[in-house]
Amino acid sequence: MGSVAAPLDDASLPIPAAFVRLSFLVQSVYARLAAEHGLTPQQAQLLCVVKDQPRGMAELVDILRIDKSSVSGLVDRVERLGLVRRRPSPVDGRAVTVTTTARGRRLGNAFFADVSDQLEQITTHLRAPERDALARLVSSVVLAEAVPPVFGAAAG
Amino acid sequence: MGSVAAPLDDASLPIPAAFVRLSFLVQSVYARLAAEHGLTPQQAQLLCVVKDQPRGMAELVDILRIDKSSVSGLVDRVERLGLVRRRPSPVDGRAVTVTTTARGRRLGNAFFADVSDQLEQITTHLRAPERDALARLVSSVVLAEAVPPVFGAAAG
DNA sequence: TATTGTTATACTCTATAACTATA
DNA sequence: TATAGTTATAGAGTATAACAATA
Repeated sequence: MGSVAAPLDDASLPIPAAFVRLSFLVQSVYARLAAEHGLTPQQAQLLCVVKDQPRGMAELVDILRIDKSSVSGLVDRVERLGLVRRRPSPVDGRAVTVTTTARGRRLGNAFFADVSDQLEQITTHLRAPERDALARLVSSVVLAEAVPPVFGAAAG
Repeated sequence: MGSVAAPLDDASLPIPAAFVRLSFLVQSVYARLAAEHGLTPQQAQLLCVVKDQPRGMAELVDILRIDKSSVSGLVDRVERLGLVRRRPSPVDGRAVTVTTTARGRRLGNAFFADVSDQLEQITTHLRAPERDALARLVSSVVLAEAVPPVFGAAAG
C-alpha cells in the first residue's frame, strides 16, 4: 500500500525478481539479434568490446570475466569468421592485441545499433521523465558496482 | 544540463547500455552464487522455476525459451544430481511433470534467498523512495514485455 | 619468478533432425 | 495428424591443468 511518489499504478515486483527478469529479457533480445547477424551472444559481446578500441587478451579476461583459455577460444572462433585479428603487441613480446577487421567493425556497429533500438523500444510505454529516472537509477547501480564496459561507446 | 527530477547527480548512461550492463551484473551474481551451490546458472534457473510449482516439459520450453531437446538434457542432468524428478502426467500419457526433490527444494530456496540478498545489496546506496521507484519502473518494463516467471515466488 | 597466452581435455548447453508414443 | 518428449549428433562456451615464451 501507500507507495512513495508512484510513477505508475502497475504492480511492483521485489527488486531481485525485477532485476533477474529484466536481465532475462535483455539476454533474450541480445541473443536474438546476435543470431540475426550470424553470431552467438558471446561473439557479439566480444565484438562490442573491441569495436571501438583494441584490447589485449588479459584485458578481455577482466572485462568479460571468463578464463584466459576461454578468451583464447572465443577469439579463435571470431577470428575464423574474419571479424577480429590478433596483432603482436609492440611493447610486450608475449602479448597480443585484438582488433576488429573492417567487416567486424561494421557488424559490431550494426549489432550495437540494433540492440540499442530494441532496448529503447521496450521503454516506450514510459513517459520521458520516467525513462530518464529509470536510466539514472539503473546507471547509478551499474556505476556503483563498477560493471565492466561490455556495451557502449568507449568509457571504461 | 537540466535533467527532469534528477534523483541523483551521477552521470547517466543511455538506457540500452544501462540495461545491458545491469544484465551483465545480474548474470555475474547469478553465476557466482549458482557455482557456490554446485550448480550451473541454467540448473539453478530450472530449480527456481520448478521449486514452488511442478512444470511440464512443454511449459519449461516456454518459460526458459530453449528447445525441448535442450530442456530434456537439462532436466536429465539436474535429475542426475538428485534435485528434480520426472513424474508421469496423470492426465496425458505422453507428458511428464518435473518436480523438485526435498533436497532440490531446499537448494532452490537457499539459492533464491542468496540471489535476493545480493541483488538487494546492490541498491543499498539508493534511498528508499528511489529504490521503490526503481522497482516500479523495472517491473513495468518486465510486466509490459510479459517476461516469463523465471525468478520469484509463483505468479505466472 | 611472474606474466601472457595457448593447448589438451572434459563437461555443460544448445539447436537440428529423426524418432517413439500417445492424443 | 498433431503433440509430448527423447535420442543422436555437432558446435559453442567454459574451466582446469599443463605448457611455452617473454618480462
